[in-house]
Amino acid sequence: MEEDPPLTRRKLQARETRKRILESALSLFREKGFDQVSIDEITSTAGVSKGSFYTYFQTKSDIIIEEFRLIDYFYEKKETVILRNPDAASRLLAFTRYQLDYIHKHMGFRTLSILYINQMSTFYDQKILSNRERPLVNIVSKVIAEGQAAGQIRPGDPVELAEWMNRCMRGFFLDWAISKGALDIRKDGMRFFGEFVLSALCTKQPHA
Amino acid sequence: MEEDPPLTRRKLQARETRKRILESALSLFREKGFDQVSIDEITSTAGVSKGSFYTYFQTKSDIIIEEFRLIDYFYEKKETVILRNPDAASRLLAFTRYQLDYIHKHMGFRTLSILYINQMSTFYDQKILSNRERPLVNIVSKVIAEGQAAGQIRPGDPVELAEWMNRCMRGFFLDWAISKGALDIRKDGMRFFGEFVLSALCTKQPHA
DNA sequence: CTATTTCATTGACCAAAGTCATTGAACCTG
DNA sequence: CAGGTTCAATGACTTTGGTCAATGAAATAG
Repeated sequence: MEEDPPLTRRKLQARETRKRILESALSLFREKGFDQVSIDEITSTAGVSKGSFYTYFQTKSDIIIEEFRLIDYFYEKKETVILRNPDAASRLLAFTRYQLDYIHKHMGFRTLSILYINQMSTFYDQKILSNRERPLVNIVSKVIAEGQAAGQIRPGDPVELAEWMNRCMRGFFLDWAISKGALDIRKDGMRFFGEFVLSALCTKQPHA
Repeated sequence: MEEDPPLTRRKLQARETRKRILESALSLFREKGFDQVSIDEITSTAGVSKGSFYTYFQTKSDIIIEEFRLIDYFYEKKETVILRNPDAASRLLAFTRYQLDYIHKHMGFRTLSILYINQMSTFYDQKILSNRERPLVNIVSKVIAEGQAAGQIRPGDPVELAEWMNRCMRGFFLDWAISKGALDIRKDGMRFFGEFVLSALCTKQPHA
């Protein structure tokens, strides 16, 4: 996975510079909010020039992307707990609850907005969302595949079904971001998933 | 609906100014693309000052919002054709096909991106999307309600179900925007809707 | 050890979004 | 119609994101 790094003094210095920019930025964002922090402020706090910022990041919101990647570790960590549930439906419900809790606790709608805006604007993709390699897709498609074997989930390519499910949730997150957090991410999110999305996946309707 | 307008000469002049800005902007966007047009260019083409732009619009993308509203007329116009279909499922499929065709033909993913970005950024809402008064919701919830009466659609508040359905499609549009149009909006969109979203609405599973 | 190349770093510079005090014509009021 | 008020319109100004030619220390070659 990791390339062997010929760590010259220069490379070490570069890594350090990048780290200082990242940490100054995150600290300032937490303190004053994304929009209230300019790139000049970030770089002067970090003690580097403005040009250096652009050596390591394409744009201010790339910093947010960096943070966002952490959610994937969280998913991986939760996999075993999720699999402790007896059937596919309750596993997917558990997965979604963890997801909503994490986003509620560690991100907020403003961060999510920045993420989506970044992904729609940037052309040098960084395909963060909708990347089939993510745990988000792996875990869900695994649960779906097992559920199909047990006759609990409708037939179809598990990876495609996982993407469709996640896509629906992205629709919810988008609505949440547009509503400026007026939706209750956990309550409304669980209701949308449990009452609606899940029934597109299960062979037996919970309703009816 | 309409307030009686005391059309003084001043108001007429103001309306004219606004219209000139709008038309210059749209014409320039079509010619060169949204990102390639500056506000200075818009106002100098319109023959007004920069300050005037901000009298009538909050930001450049507000112009796009203005255009976007037209889709609601389109929906209204298509209502009767949609209702000619025999059952709820085929009505919703027809609705979605019209929607995808319209967006394919008249908008494109770049415009949609601008719309979503605008809606996530602006705070003086303009709740364009997820507004329960839109034909988008009216037509769909009407079809759903009738479908429920005929036993074709699962029980539940028709307006809520309509919002959930539209939310899923917004998830698709978001994915489409993020993929920079790599998804085939009509083929992939119909497949996602017909194979997945619709089965969350129907009492009888098309699959299984 | 010297010459040459690489590349992280710099900050002046540019472009464009967005602000706001000022202006004066149009509007109201008595 | 005179005096006062409103408000559309202005454009100079500020802010900020983003660029890029120049620099020089570190790496490498000879």
